[in-house]
Amino acid sequence: MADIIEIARLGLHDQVAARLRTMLVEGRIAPGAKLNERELSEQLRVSRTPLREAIKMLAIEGLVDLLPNRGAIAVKLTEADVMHSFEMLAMLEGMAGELAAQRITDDELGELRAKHYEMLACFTRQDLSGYYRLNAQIHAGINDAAKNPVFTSTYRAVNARVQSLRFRTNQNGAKWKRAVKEHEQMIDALDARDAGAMRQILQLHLQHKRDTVLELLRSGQAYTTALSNEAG
Amino acid sequence: MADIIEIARLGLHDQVAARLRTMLVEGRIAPGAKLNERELSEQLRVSRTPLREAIKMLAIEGLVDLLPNRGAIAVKLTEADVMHSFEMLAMLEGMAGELAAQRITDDELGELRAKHYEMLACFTRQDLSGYYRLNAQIHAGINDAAKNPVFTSTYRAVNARVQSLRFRTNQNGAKWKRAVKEHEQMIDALDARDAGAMRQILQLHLQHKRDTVLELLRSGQAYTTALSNEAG
DNA sequence: TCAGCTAGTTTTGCATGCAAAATTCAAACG
DNA sequence: CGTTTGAATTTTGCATGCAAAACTAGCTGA
Repeated sequence: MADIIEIARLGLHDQVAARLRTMLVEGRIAPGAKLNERELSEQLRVSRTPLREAIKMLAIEGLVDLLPNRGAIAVKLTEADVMHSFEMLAMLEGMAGELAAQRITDDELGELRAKHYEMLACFTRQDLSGYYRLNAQIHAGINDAAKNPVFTSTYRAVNARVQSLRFRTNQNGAKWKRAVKEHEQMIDALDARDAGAMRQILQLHLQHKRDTVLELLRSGQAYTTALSNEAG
Repeated sequence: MADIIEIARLGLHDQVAARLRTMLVEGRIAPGAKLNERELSEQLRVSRTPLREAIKMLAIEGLVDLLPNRGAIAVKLTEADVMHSFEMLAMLEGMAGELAAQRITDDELGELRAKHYEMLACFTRQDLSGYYRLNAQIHAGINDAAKNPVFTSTYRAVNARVQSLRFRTNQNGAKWKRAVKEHEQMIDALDARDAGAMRQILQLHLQHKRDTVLELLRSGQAYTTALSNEAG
Protein backbone atom coordinates (compact mmCIF):
# COMPACT_ATOMS: atom_id res chain seq x y z
CA MET A 1 0.00 0.00 0.00
CA ALA A 2 2.81 2.39 -0.86
CA ASP A 3 1.63 5.95 -1.03
CA ILE A 4 1.73 6.31 -4.76
CA ILE A 5 2.72 9.87 -5.32
CA GLU A 6 0.17 10.62 -7.95
CA ILE A 7 0.66 13.88 -9.74
CA ALA A 8 -2.72 14.76 -8.30
CA ARG A 9 -3.41 17.73 -10.49
CA LEU A 10 -4.38 20.44 -8.08
CA GLY A 11 -7.71 22.14 -8.21
CA LEU A 12 -8.10 25.15 -10.46
CA HIS A 13 -8.12 27.50 -7.51
CA ASP A 14 -4.65 26.31 -6.54
CA GLN A 15 -3.31 26.68 -10.05
CA VAL A 16 -4.81 30.15 -10.31
CA ALA A 17 -3.40 31.10 -6.92
CA ALA A 18 0.04 29.94 -8.03
CA ARG A 19 -0.11 31.97 -11.23
CA LEU A 20 -1.38 35.06 -9.47
CA ARG A 21 1.30 34.66 -6.83
CA THR A 22 3.96 34.67 -9.52
CA MET A 23 2.43 37.67 -11.23
CA LEU A 24 2.34 39.58 -7.96
CA VAL A 25 5.81 38.62 -6.80
CA GLU A 26 7.35 39.40 -10.16
CA GLY A 27 5.53 42.70 -10.30
CA ARG A 28 3.58 41.78 -13.44
CA ILE A 29 0.64 42.99 -11.42
CA ALA A 30 1.90 46.29 -10.06
CA PRO A 31 1.57 47.07 -6.34
CA GLY A 32 -1.64 49.00 -5.79
CA ALA A 33 -3.15 47.75 -9.04
CA LYS A 34 -6.71 46.50 -9.04
CA LEU A 35 -7.37 42.84 -9.70
CA ASN A 36 -10.27 42.92 -12.14
CA GLU A 37 -12.09 39.62 -11.91
CA ARG A 38 -13.54 39.53 -15.40
CA GLU A 39 -10.24 40.56 -16.93
CA LEU A 40 -8.20 38.03 -14.97
CA SER A 41 -10.67 35.22 -15.50
CA GLU A 42 -10.46 35.78 -19.26
CA GLN A 43 -6.69 36.02 -19.16
CA LEU A 44 -6.33 32.83 -17.12
CA ARG A 45 -9.21 31.08 -18.89
CA VAL A 46 -11.14 30.16 -15.79
CA SER A 47 -14.45 31.27 -14.41
CA ARG A 48 -14.66 33.81 -11.65
CA THR A 49 -15.42 31.21 -8.97
CA PRO A 50 -11.99 29.57 -8.65
CA LEU A 51 -10.40 32.96 -9.32
CA ARG A 52 -12.21 34.48 -6.37
CA GLU A 53 -11.23 31.54 -4.18
CA ALA A 54 -7.60 32.09 -5.17
CA ILE A 55 -7.82 35.80 -4.40
CA LYS A 56 -9.18 35.04 -0.94
CA MET A 57 -6.19 32.77 -0.31
CA LEU A 58 -3.74 35.43 -1.46
CA ALA A 59 -5.47 37.90 0.85
CA ILE A 60 -4.71 35.67 3.83
CA GLU A 61 -1.13 35.31 2.58
CA GLY A 62 -0.95 39.08 2.61
CA LEU A 63 -0.25 39.51 -1.10
CA VAL A 64 -3.47 41.36 -1.85
CA ASP A 65 -5.77 43.61 0.12
CA LEU A 66 -9.50 42.94 0.09
CA LEU A 67 -11.66 46.05 -0.13
CA PRO A 68 -15.26 45.23 0.79
CA ASN A 69 -17.47 45.45 -2.29
CA ARG A 70 -14.59 46.84 -4.25
CA GLY A 71 -12.53 43.78 -4.95
CA ALA A 72 -8.87 43.26 -4.38
CA ILE A 73 -5.71 45.24 -5.05
CA ALA A 74 -2.11 44.12 -5.02
CA VAL A 75 -0.54 45.16 -1.74
CA LYS A 76 1.49 48.32 -1.87
CA LEU A 77 3.89 48.25 1.02
CA THR A 78 4.56 51.39 2.97
CA GLU A 79 7.92 52.08 4.53
CA ALA A 80 6.51 50.91 7.85
CA ASP A 81 5.29 47.67 6.24
CA VAL A 82 8.78 47.06 4.90
CA MET A 83 10.32 47.67 8.32
CA HIS A 84 7.84 45.32 9.98
CA SER A 85 8.22 42.63 7.35
CA PHE A 86 11.99 42.69 7.57
CA GLU A 87 11.88 42.70 11.35
CA MET A 88 9.91 39.48 11.01
CA LEU A 89 12.14 38.06 8.31
CA ALA A 90 15.29 38.81 10.29
CA MET A 91 13.86 36.99 13.25
CA LEU A 92 12.69 34.07 11.14
CA GLU A 93 15.89 33.69 9.19
CA GLY A 94 18.04 34.29 12.23
CA MET A 95 16.24 31.57 14.13
CA ALA A 96 16.03 29.27 11.13
CA GLY A 97 19.74 29.75 10.53
CA GLU A 98 20.51 28.92 14.12
CA LEU A 99 18.42 25.77 13.93
CA ALA A 100 19.80 24.91 10.51
CA ALA A 101 23.36 25.04 11.85
CA GLN A 102 22.30 22.44 14.40
CA ARG A 103 20.10 20.29 12.21
CA ILE A 104 21.46 20.42 8.68
CA THR A 105 22.62 17.14 7.19
CA ASP A 106 25.79 16.77 5.14
CA ASP A 107 23.73 16.12 2.03
CA GLU A 108 21.72 19.26 2.50
CA LEU A 109 24.83 21.30 3.12
CA GLY A 110 26.40 19.83 -0.01
CA GLU A 111 23.41 20.79 -2.09
CA LEU A 112 23.44 24.25 -0.58
CA ARG A 113 27.12 24.66 -1.38
CA ALA A 114 26.52 23.53 -4.96
CA LYS A 115 23.80 26.13 -5.33
CA HIS A 116 26.15 28.67 -3.84
CA TYR A 117 28.72 27.96 -6.55
CA GLU A 118 26.04 28.15 -9.22
CA MET A 119 25.14 31.52 -7.78
CA LEU A 120 28.75 32.61 -7.94
CA ALA A 121 28.70 31.67 -11.61
CA CYS A 122 25.68 33.89 -12.16
CA PHE A 123 27.37 36.69 -10.25
CA THR A 124 30.47 36.37 -12.41
CA ARG A 125 28.36 36.50 -15.56
CA GLN A 126 26.33 39.38 -14.10
CA ASP A 127 23.25 37.22 -14.66
CA LEU A 128 20.92 39.00 -12.25
CA SER A 129 17.87 36.87 -12.92
CA GLY A 130 19.73 33.60 -12.41
CA TYR A 131 21.34 35.08 -9.32
CA TYR A 132 17.97 35.96 -7.83
CA ARG A 133 16.60 32.51 -8.52
CA LEU A 134 19.51 30.76 -6.83
CA ASN A 135 19.60 33.26 -4.02
CA ALA A 136 15.96 32.49 -3.27
CA GLN A 137 16.65 28.74 -3.45
CA ILE A 138 19.53 29.06 -1.01
CA HIS A 139 17.52 31.00 1.52
CA ALA A 140 14.66 28.54 1.15
CA GLY A 141 17.17 25.72 1.59
CA ILE A 142 18.46 27.21 4.83
CA ASN A 143 14.91 27.49 6.10
CA ASP A 144 14.18 23.92 5.09
CA ALA A 145 17.27 22.77 6.96
CA ALA A 146 15.76 24.15 10.16
CA LYS A 147 13.34 21.22 9.83
CA ASN A 148 10.34 23.17 10.96
CA PRO A 149 7.57 23.37 8.37
CA VAL A 150 5.83 26.14 10.33
CA PHE A 151 8.92 28.30 9.87
CA THR A 152 9.15 27.35 6.24
CA SER A 153 5.63 28.32 5.32
CA THR A 154 5.69 31.51 7.36
CA TYR A 155 8.99 32.53 5.79
CA ARG A 156 7.60 31.87 2.31
CA ALA A 157 4.54 33.99 2.97
CA VAL A 158 6.30 36.98 4.48
CA ASN A 159 9.13 36.83 1.98
CA ALA A 160 6.74 36.80 -0.95
CA ARG A 161 5.35 40.15 0.15
CA VAL A 162 8.67 41.95 -0.17
CA GLN A 163 9.79 40.09 -3.28
CA SER A 164 8.00 42.36 -5.70
CA LEU A 165 10.08 45.20 -4.30
CA ARG A 166 13.33 43.30 -4.17
CA PHE A 167 12.68 42.36 -7.77
CA ARG A 168 13.16 45.97 -8.73
CA THR A 169 16.28 46.79 -6.81
CA ASN A 170 19.10 47.39 -9.19
CA GLN A 171 21.98 45.88 -7.35
CA ASN A 172 24.88 48.23 -7.64
CA GLY A 173 28.21 46.49 -7.82
CA ALA A 174 29.33 47.14 -4.27
CA LYS A 175 26.16 45.91 -2.62
CA TRP A 176 25.99 42.88 -4.84
CA LYS A 177 29.55 41.99 -3.97
CA ARG A 178 28.82 42.42 -0.28
CA ALA A 179 25.79 40.17 -0.51
CA VAL A 180 27.88 37.47 -2.17
CA LYS A 181 30.47 37.81 0.56
CA GLU A 182 27.78 37.38 3.19
CA HIS A 183 26.57 34.26 1.45
CA GLU A 184 30.02 32.80 1.68
CA GLN A 185 30.07 33.48 5.39
CA MET A 186 26.76 31.64 5.69
CA ILE A 187 28.17 28.55 4.06
CA ASP A 188 31.19 28.78 6.32
CA ALA A 189 29.03 29.11 9.42
CA LEU A 190 26.92 26.14 8.40
CA ASP A 191 30.05 24.17 7.65
CA ALA A 192 31.32 24.88 11.15
CA ARG A 193 27.85 24.18 12.57
CA ASP A 194 28.21 27.52 14.30
CA ALA A 195 24.67 28.50 15.23
CA GLY A 196 25.57 31.86 16.72
CA ALA A 197 27.60 32.95 13.71
CA MET A 198 24.81 31.80 11.44
CA ARG A 199 22.24 33.89 13.25
CA GLN A 200 24.54 36.89 13.22
CA ILE A 201 25.41 36.79 9.53
CA LEU A 202 21.82 36.18 8.50
CA GLN A 203 20.50 39.05 10.53
CA LEU A 204 23.15 41.35 9.09
CA HIS A 205 22.34 40.10 5.60
CA LEU A 206 18.65 40.77 6.12
CA GLN A 207 19.41 44.22 7.48
CA HIS A 208 21.33 45.02 4.31
CA LYS A 209 18.52 43.69 2.17
CA ARG A 210 16.09 45.83 4.10
CA ASP A 211 18.20 48.93 3.63
CA THR A 212 18.39 48.32 -0.10
CA VAL A 213 14.63 48.00 -0.34
CA LEU A 214 14.09 51.07 1.81
CA GLU A 215 16.43 53.09 -0.39
CA LEU A 216 14.47 52.04 -3.43
CA LEU A 217 11.23 52.94 -1.72
CA ARG A 218 12.54 56.35 -0.66
CA SER A 219 13.96 57.07 -4.08
CA GLY A 220 10.41 56.86 -5.37
CA GLN A 221 11.38 54.43 -8.09
CA ALA A 222 9.60 51.54 -6.46
CA TYR A 223 6.13 52.18 -7.72
CA THR A 224 6.73 53.85 -11.06
CA THR A 225 6.45 52.35 -14.52
CA ALA A 226 4.88 49.03 -13.72
CA LEU A 227 5.90 46.23 -16.02
CA SER A 228 2.28 45.38 -16.44
CA ASN A 229 1.75 46.30 -20.06
CA GLU A 230 3.30 43.17 -21.44
CA ALA A 231 0.93 40.93 -23.28
CA GLY A 232 -0.11 37.84 -21.32
CA MET B 1 -12.39 64.16 4.86
CA ALA B 2 -12.08 62.28 8.13
CA ASP B 3 -11.98 58.55 7.65
CA ILE B 4 -15.40 57.81 8.95
CA ILE B 5 -15.05 54.46 10.59
CA GLU B 6 -18.12 52.90 9.13
CA ILE B 7 -19.11 49.61 10.58
CA ALA B 8 -18.51 48.32 7.08
CA ARG B 9 -20.34 45.05 7.43
CA LEU B 10 -17.88 42.51 6.14
CA GLY B 11 -18.65 40.24 3.28
CA LEU B 12 -20.38 36.95 3.97
CA HIS B 13 -17.17 35.02 3.35
CA ASP B 14 -15.49 36.93 6.19
CA GLN B 15 -18.38 36.35 8.56
CA VAL B 16 -18.46 32.67 7.67
CA ALA B 17 -14.69 32.43 8.11
CA ALA B 18 -14.97 34.01 11.54
CA ARG B 19 -17.69 31.59 12.62
CA LEU B 20 -15.84 28.57 11.30
CA ARG B 21 -12.66 29.77 12.97
CA THR B 22 -14.45 29.88 16.31
CA MET B 23 -15.98 26.46 15.77
CA LEU B 24 -12.57 25.01 14.95
CA VAL B 25 -10.68 26.71 17.75
CA GLU B 26 -13.29 25.78 20.33
CA GLY B 27 -13.38 22.22 19.09
CA ARG B 28 -17.04 22.38 18.06
CA ILE B 29 -15.73 20.95 14.84
CA ALA B 30 -13.52 18.13 16.04
CA PRO B 31 -9.97 17.76 14.70
CA GLY B 32 -10.00 15.39 11.76
CA ALA B 33 -13.72 15.92 11.14
CA LYS B 34 -14.92 16.51 7.62
CA LEU B 35 -16.38 19.88 6.70
CA ASN B 36 -19.46 18.99 4.70
CA GLU B 37 -20.33 21.90 2.48
CA ARG B 38 -24.06 21.28 2.15
CA GLU B 39 -24.43 20.66 5.87
CA LEU B 40 -22.45 23.76 6.88
CA SER B 41 -24.11 26.00 4.34
CA GLU B 42 -27.50 25.01 5.75
CA GLN B 43 -26.33 25.45 9.31
CA LEU B 44 -24.85 28.89 8.62
CA ARG B 45 -27.63 29.87 6.20
CA VAL B 46 -25.38 30.83 3.35
CA SER B 47 -24.80 29.37 -0.07
CA ARG B 48 -21.83 27.21 -0.78
CA THR B 49 -19.95 29.95 -2.62
CA PRO B 50 -18.98 32.18 0.31
CA LEU B 51 -18.59 29.07 2.44
CA ARG B 52 -16.04 27.64 0.06
CA GLU B 53 -14.20 30.96 -0.05
CA ALA B 54 -14.04 30.94 3.75
CA ILE B 55 -12.73 27.38 3.78
CA LYS B 56 -9.96 28.33 1.36
CA MET B 57 -8.93 31.14 3.68
CA LEU B 58 -8.87 28.83 6.69
CA ALA B 59 -6.74 26.42 4.69
CA ILE B 60 -4.10 29.12 4.23
CA GLU B 61 -4.35 29.94 7.92
CA GLY B 62 -3.62 26.29 8.59
CA LEU B 63 -6.84 25.52 10.42
CA VAL B 64 -8.13 23.05 7.84
CA ASP B 65 -6.52 20.69 5.37
CA LEU B 66 -7.69 20.67 1.77
CA LEU B 67 -7.98 17.24 0.17
CA PRO B 68 -8.23 17.54 -3.63
CA ASN B 69 -11.72 16.53 -4.76
CA ARG B 70 -12.56 15.42 -1.27
CA GLY B 71 -13.18 18.66 0.51
CA ALA B 72 -11.69 19.89 3.74
CA ILE B 73 -11.09 18.44 7.18
CA ALA B 74 -10.25 20.17 10.45
CA VAL B 75 -6.53 19.88 11.07
CA LYS B 76 -5.52 17.16 13.46
CA LEU B 77 -2.14 18.07 14.87
CA THR B 78 0.46 15.41 15.34
CA GLU B 79 3.01 15.55 18.13
CA ALA B 80 5.53 16.90 15.62
CA ASP B 81 3.10 19.60 14.53
CA VAL B 82 2.69 20.66 18.14
CA MET B 83 6.45 20.79 18.62
CA HIS B 84 6.91 22.86 15.49
CA SER B 85 4.06 25.19 16.29
CA PHE B 86 5.34 25.85 19.78
CA GLU B 87 8.88 26.33 18.52
CA MET B 88 7.44 29.06 16.36
CA LEU B 89 5.25 30.49 19.10
CA ALA B 90 8.13 30.59 21.55
CA MET B 91 10.22 32.49 19.05
CA LEU B 92 7.38 34.86 18.21
CA GLU B 93 6.36 35.56 21.78
CA GLY B 94 9.95 35.76 22.95
CA MET B 95 10.73 38.34 20.31
CA ALA B 96 7.43 40.14 20.72
CA GLY B 97 8.01 40.25 24.46
CA GLU B 98 11.47 41.68 23.97
CA LEU B 99 10.13 44.34 21.65
CA ALA B 100 7.14 44.98 23.88
CA ALA B 101 9.44 45.69 26.83
CA GLN B 102 11.09 48.35 24.70
CA ARG B 103 8.01 49.76 23.03
CA ILE B 104 5.09 49.43 25.42
CA THR B 105 3.43 52.65 26.57
CA ASP B 106 2.35 53.30 30.13
CA ASP B 107 -1.28 53.15 29.07
CA GLU B 108 -0.85 49.78 27.43
CA LEU B 109 0.99 48.45 30.45
CA GLY B 110 -1.77 49.73 32.69
CA GLU B 111 -4.42 47.98 30.66
CA LEU B 112 -2.37 44.81 30.67
CA ARG B 113 -1.99 44.98 34.43
CA ALA B 114 -5.74 45.50 34.82
CA LYS B 115 -6.41 42.42 32.71
CA HIS B 116 -3.87 40.57 34.81
CA TYR B 117 -5.81 41.36 37.97
CA GLU B 118 -9.05 40.33 36.32
CA MET B 119 -7.36 37.08 35.45
CA LEU B 120 -6.25 36.65 39.05
CA ALA B 121 -9.90 37.07 40.03
CA CYS B 122 -10.89 34.30 37.64
CA PHE B 123 -8.11 32.12 39.01
CA THR B 124 -9.32 32.71 42.56
CA ARG B 125 -12.85 31.77 41.57
CA GLN B 126 -11.54 28.81 39.58
CA ASP B 127 -13.34 30.26 36.56
CA LEU B 128 -11.42 28.44 33.85
CA SER B 129 -13.30 29.88 30.90
CA GLY B 130 -12.88 33.45 32.07
CA TYR B 131 -9.23 32.72 32.81
CA TYR B 132 -8.64 31.46 29.28
CA ARG B 133 -10.31 34.48 27.77
CA LEU B 134 -8.21 36.94 29.76
CA ASN B 135 -5.08 34.88 29.28
CA ALA B 136 -5.56 35.09 25.52
CA GLN B 137 -6.19 38.83 25.75
CA ILE B 138 -3.02 39.38 27.74
CA HIS B 139 -0.88 37.45 25.31
CA ALA B 140 -2.49 39.29 22.43
CA GLY B 141 -1.85 42.54 24.28
CA ILE B 142 1.83 41.76 24.67
CA ASN B 143 2.06 40.99 20.99
CA ASP B 144 0.28 44.22 20.15
CA ALA B 145 2.69 46.15 22.33
CA ALA B 146 5.53 44.96 20.09
CA LYS B 147 4.01 47.32 17.52
CA ASN B 148 4.58 45.02 14.61
CA PRO B 149 1.39 43.96 12.82
CA VAL B 150 3.25 41.23 10.96
CA PHE B 151 4.07 39.62 14.30
CA THR B 152 0.55 40.11 15.49
CA SER B 153 -1.13 38.41 12.58
CA THR B 154 1.39 35.58 12.44
CA TYR B 155 1.00 34.98 16.14
CA ARG B 156 -2.77 34.90 15.81
CA ALA B 157 -2.64 32.37 13.01
CA VAL B 158 -0.18 29.95 14.61
CA ASN B 159 -1.78 30.29 18.01
CA ALA B 160 -5.22 29.49 16.64
CA ARG B 161 -3.97 26.12 15.44
CA VAL B 162 -3.02 24.93 18.90
CA GLN B 163 -5.98 26.52 20.66
CA SER B 164 -8.35 23.65 20.01
CA LEU B 165 -5.93 21.45 21.94
CA ARG B 166 -5.24 23.94 24.72
CA PHE B 167 -8.99 24.24 25.10
CA ARG B 168 -9.10 20.69 26.33
CA THR B 169 -6.25 20.71 28.78
CA ASN B 170 -7.56 20.30 32.29
CA GLN B 171 -5.26 22.54 34.22
CA ASN B 172 -4.28 20.77 37.37
CA GLY B 173 -3.84 23.04 40.35
CA ALA B 174 -0.05 23.08 40.39
CA LYS B 175 0.38 23.92 36.71
CA TRP B 176 -2.29 26.53 36.83
CA LYS B 177 -0.62 28.18 39.80
CA ARG B 178 2.72 28.10 38.03
CA ALA B 179 1.22 29.74 34.95
CA VAL B 180 -0.23 32.51 37.06
CA LYS B 181 3.16 33.02 38.70
CA GLU B 182 4.77 33.30 35.29
CA HIS B 183 2.23 35.89 34.28
CA GLU B 184 3.16 37.97 37.28
CA GLN B 185 6.78 37.81 36.25
CA MET B 186 5.80 39.04 32.80
CA ILE B 187 4.10 42.09 34.23
CA ASP B 188 7.14 42.71 36.42
CA ALA B 189 9.51 42.42 33.47
CA LEU B 190 7.39 44.80 31.41
CA ASP B 191 7.21 47.18 34.32
CA ALA B 192 11.00 47.19 34.54
CA ARG B 193 11.24 47.44 30.75
CA ASP B 194 13.58 44.46 30.98
CA ALA B 195 13.62 43.00 27.48
CA GLY B 196 15.90 40.09 28.33
CA ALA B 197 13.83 39.00 31.28
CA MET B 198 10.68 39.31 29.22
CA ARG B 199 12.04 37.04 26.52
CA GLN B 200 13.20 34.52 29.08
CA ILE B 201 9.97 34.28 31.03
CA LEU B 202 7.85 34.11 27.89
CA GLN B 203 9.91 31.34 26.40
CA LEU B 204 9.73 29.38 29.63
CA HIS B 205 5.99 30.00 29.79
CA LEU B 206 5.54 28.74 26.25
CA GLN B 207 7.65 25.71 26.99
CA HIS B 208 5.36 24.83 29.88
CA LYS B 209 2.30 25.33 27.72
CA ARG B 210 3.81 23.07 25.13
CA ASP B 211 4.53 20.37 27.67
CA THR B 212 0.97 20.51 28.92
CA VAL B 213 -0.39 20.10 25.41
CA LEU B 214 2.04 17.30 24.64
CA GLU B 215 0.99 15.46 27.80
CA LEU B 216 -2.62 15.72 26.74
CA LEU B 217 -1.77 14.48 23.30
CA ARG B 218 0.23 11.54 24.64
CA SER B 219 -2.47 10.63 27.13
CA GLY B 220 -4.73 10.02 24.16
CA GLN B 221 -7.47 12.20 25.58
CA ALA B 222 -6.96 14.90 23.00
CA TYR B 223 -9.01 13.48 20.22
CA THR B 224 -11.71 11.53 22.04
CA THR B 225 -15.33 12.49 22.58
CA ALA B 226 -15.60 15.51 20.37
CA LEU B 227 -18.00 18.14 21.62
CA SER B 228 -19.53 18.21 18.20
CA ASN B 229 -22.94 16.71 18.91
CA GLU B 230 -24.40 19.85 20.34
CA ALA B 231 -27.21 21.32 18.36
CA GLY B 232 -26.29 24.40 16.38
C1' DT C 1 -16.75 -15.58 3.49
C1' DC C 2 -14.99 -12.09 1.10
C1' DA C 3 -12.72 -9.60 -2.76
C1' DG C 4 -14.17 -7.27 -6.80
C1' DC C 5 -17.40 -5.04 -9.66
C1' DT C 6 -21.34 -2.04 -10.86
C1' DA C 7 -25.44 0.99 -10.26
C1' DG C 8 -27.07 4.62 -7.47
C1' DT C 9 -26.30 8.36 -4.42
C1' DT C 10 -23.77 12.01 -2.49
C1' DT C 11 -20.38 15.56 -2.68
C1' DT C 12 -17.16 18.33 -4.60
C1' DG C 13 -15.54 21.65 -8.23
C1' DC C 14 -16.48 24.90 -11.52
C1' DA C 15 -19.50 27.78 -14.57
C1' DT C 16 -23.22 30.76 -14.98
C1' DG C 17 -26.89 34.03 -13.62
C1' DC C 18 -28.74 37.81 -11.11
C1' DA C 19 -29.14 41.59 -7.78
C1' DA C 20 -26.73 45.18 -5.27
C1' DA C 21 -22.95 48.19 -4.83
C1' DA C 22 -19.56 50.98 -7.02
C1' DT C 23 -17.84 53.56 -10.84
C1' DT C 24 -18.22 56.47 -14.86
C1' DC C 25 -19.58 60.26 -17.46
C1' DA C 26 -22.07 63.92 -18.98
C1' DA C 27 -25.40 67.42 -18.16
C1' DA C 28 -27.07 70.82 -14.82
C1' DC C 29 -26.08 73.99 -11.41
C1' DG C 30 -23.77 77.41 -8.56
C1' DC D 1 -14.66 76.90 -14.19
C1' DG D 2 -15.27 73.69 -10.75
C1' DT D 3 -18.66 70.96 -8.30
C1' DT D 4 -22.70 68.16 -8.01
C1' DT D 5 -26.22 64.92 -9.47
C1' DG D 6 -28.09 61.03 -11.54
C1' DA D 7 -28.71 57.71 -15.23
C1' DA D 8 -25.96 54.15 -17.75
C1' DT D 9 -22.38 50.91 -17.24
C1' DT D 10 -19.33 48.07 -14.94
C1' DT D 11 -18.01 45.14 -11.21
C1' DT D 12 -18.52 42.76 -7.23
C1' DG D 13 -20.92 39.35 -4.18
C1' DC D 14 -23.73 35.60 -3.67
C1' DA D 15 -26.96 31.86 -5.25
C1' DT D 16 -27.87 28.27 -8.24
C1' DG D 17 -27.04 24.66 -11.72
C1' DC D 18 -24.53 21.00 -13.79
C1' DA D 19 -20.85 17.65 -14.70
C1' DA D 20 -17.21 14.86 -12.78
C1' DA D 21 -15.27 12.60 -8.93
C1' DA D 22 -15.88 10.18 -4.75
C1' DC D 23 -18.41 7.39 -1.78
C1' DT D 24 -22.16 3.48 -0.78
C1' DA D 25 -24.41 -0.55 -1.14
C1' DG D 26 -25.66 -4.46 -3.09
C1' DC D 27 -24.68 -8.10 -6.11
C1' DT D 28 -21.79 -11.68 -8.32
C1' DG D 29 -18.48 -15.15 -8.39
C1' DA D 30 -14.59 -17.45 -6.69
